[in-house]
Amino acid sequence: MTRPPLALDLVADALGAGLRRAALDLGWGDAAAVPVDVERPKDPGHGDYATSVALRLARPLRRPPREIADAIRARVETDGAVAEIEVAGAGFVNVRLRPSWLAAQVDEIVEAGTEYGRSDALAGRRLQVEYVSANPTGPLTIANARGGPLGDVLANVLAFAGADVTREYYVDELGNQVDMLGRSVALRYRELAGEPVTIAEDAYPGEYIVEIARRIRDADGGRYDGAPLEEQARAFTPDAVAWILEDQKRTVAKLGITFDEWFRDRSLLDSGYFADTVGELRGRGVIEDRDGAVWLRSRELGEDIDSVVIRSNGEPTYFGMDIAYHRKCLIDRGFDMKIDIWGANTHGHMRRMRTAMTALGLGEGRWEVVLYQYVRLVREGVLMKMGKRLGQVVWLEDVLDAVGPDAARFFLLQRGADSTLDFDLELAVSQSNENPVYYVQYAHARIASIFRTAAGRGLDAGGADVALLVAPGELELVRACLRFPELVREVQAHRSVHLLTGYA
RNA sequence: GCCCCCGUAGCUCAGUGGAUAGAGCGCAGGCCUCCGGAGCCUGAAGCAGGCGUUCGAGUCGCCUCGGGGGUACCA
Repeated sequence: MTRPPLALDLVADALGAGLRRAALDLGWGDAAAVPVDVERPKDPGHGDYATSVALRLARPLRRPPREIADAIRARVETDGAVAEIEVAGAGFVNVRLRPSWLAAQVDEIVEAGTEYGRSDALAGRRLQVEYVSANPTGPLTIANARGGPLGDVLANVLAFAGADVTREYYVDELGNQVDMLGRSVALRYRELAGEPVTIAEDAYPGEYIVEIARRIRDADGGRYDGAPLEEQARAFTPDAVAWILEDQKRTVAKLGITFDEWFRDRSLLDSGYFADTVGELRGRGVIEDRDGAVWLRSRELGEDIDSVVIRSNGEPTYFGMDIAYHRKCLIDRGFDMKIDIWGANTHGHMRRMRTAMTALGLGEGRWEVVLYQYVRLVREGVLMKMGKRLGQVVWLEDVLDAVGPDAARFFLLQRGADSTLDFDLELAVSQSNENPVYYVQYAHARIASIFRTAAGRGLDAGGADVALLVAPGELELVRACLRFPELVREVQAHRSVHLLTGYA
């Protein structure tokens, strides 16, 4: 299917051609090589699109910007989409689209349907978006929910540009946190046997731990009674992790998210890939053995301190595993690029990872992180402090049951990843104009109603005479539609998925 | 101490170095027997502060102030 070019590109092409002709006629030489960046002026009085290229060229050409702008304007062909060109202000070249061309776009948009905005800009590219990736130590919380819609929608948008996208969840089932999960379950297992236990301060406190312990107990009939805690913990961990993963899968599904791959970090260890990666780093001369541990010589690579890759007890660190995991994705699994959606608390880890990736020659262009700031919950107008330590945990599933997946996704996508997001529970369920979700849903309902009414009168989009669309309001609506593919491109370029909710 | 994010209208937030900084809500005033009054129009109101870079700064750099988060042989 051939897709009609974007208005933005038509304008850029027309202006670029004008610039090249001017450069040729007037002997500007290299000036023709500069890209003509086109933007939508803030003030609609300045036309549909504008370029400031003349202002930029003023210095190298040593001519007044308006003279340059005039020279370009005189050489731009005004046909098709471009109706008129004017030079304004300090030397802006403003472009107005032809109303009849605008009206004709309605046919293109109707023809494209839900494919409108799709492109093949990223065709042939294999991308992985990794998101959520919460530890399998408990159900998902509102805190680790934000990466869900961010990653899922980014994946959607990249796929919309033709990329082959894999949605991935990294399951970190090794290390101290999961060990603690096993011990926490073991303690509850003992408690259910009627043993007097004191729940360790750093144990996981949630009710789900008790439930897991009960299930295990029901299944094994108390076979591990009397065994040492560490043995119980080891025995219970796989079941506990499996139970939690199922819970997490169910919860993300409620959020409308399915992953292509749940990658278990254990596989990196079992296959020897982790050891292989450390060998690779060693071969590149960035590894040092010290105090019985294996270190990445981060300091020589620009960091403040070195970082441990293998602890002195022989176990890999999370950092070390993540290096191996990223190498696995980019070298062995064949992804052209890996995009990680990570929470703000990982920024230290991200820095160390960047150093490690650079050492492996997997830096710029191969790996990228979208770091998102925290989610805070607002309940009855009051900000809640959250944290497992505080015992103030808000489970994502409870929020989803309360507000529904659409509102949850929309709310989590309303802010740029860089901004802290305050999630107002009452607002999300309120049926008022103050609730953006409700407002958008209402607009959708009204539009659907228009189509129902039209159908009732025997009308559909086929055979419409778009030449009748001449009123300013009608053309404004077409312009708003033309904005969509531009927005999609912008989101693809800057990973700024929150712009979509604003547009809606 | 060092590092990261943020500070824009009364509120919640947009704003790829460009022209007179936008949206929604709220507020004030007006309108509306045709698609859902959960509507439409108009209006008041703002870049935390300072110094730089630039033809041009909300945007880039430095400093100050304020808020949030990091800174383990945790993950």
